[in-house]
Amino acid sequence: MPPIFDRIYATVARIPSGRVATYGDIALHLGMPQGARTVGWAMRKCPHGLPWHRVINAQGKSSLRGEARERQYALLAKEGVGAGIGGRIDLEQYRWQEI
DNA sequence: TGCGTGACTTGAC
DNA sequence: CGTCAAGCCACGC
Repeated sequence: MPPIFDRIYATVARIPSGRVATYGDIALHLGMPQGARTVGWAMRKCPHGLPWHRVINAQGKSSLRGEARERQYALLAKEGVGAGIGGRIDLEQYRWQEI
């Protein structure tokens, strides 16, 4: 059984282009309904090659600050994921369903 | 072994 | 719809 970190990274790596997942979704998928913070904590490391930009919070917004935040929205926009008013992404439309 | 910390979440006001 | 507070998890020191 690999560390929780690896399982989180493996799940993030499976998120298809043009789709997004929330920290809570990933945590739930790994069997930790209340482990959203752990997912965020793990994402701090952000291993190279991981689609980190496809992970957002339950509010449909980026949890990053400063330039990293803008960078995330830019990458998502390039994949067709548009942010609405207030930089909010429509989870109903872009949420990764096959998780 | 114990405590602080963070890219969270949800329910009240 | 914005802000606040409390709950929850794993890791590092």
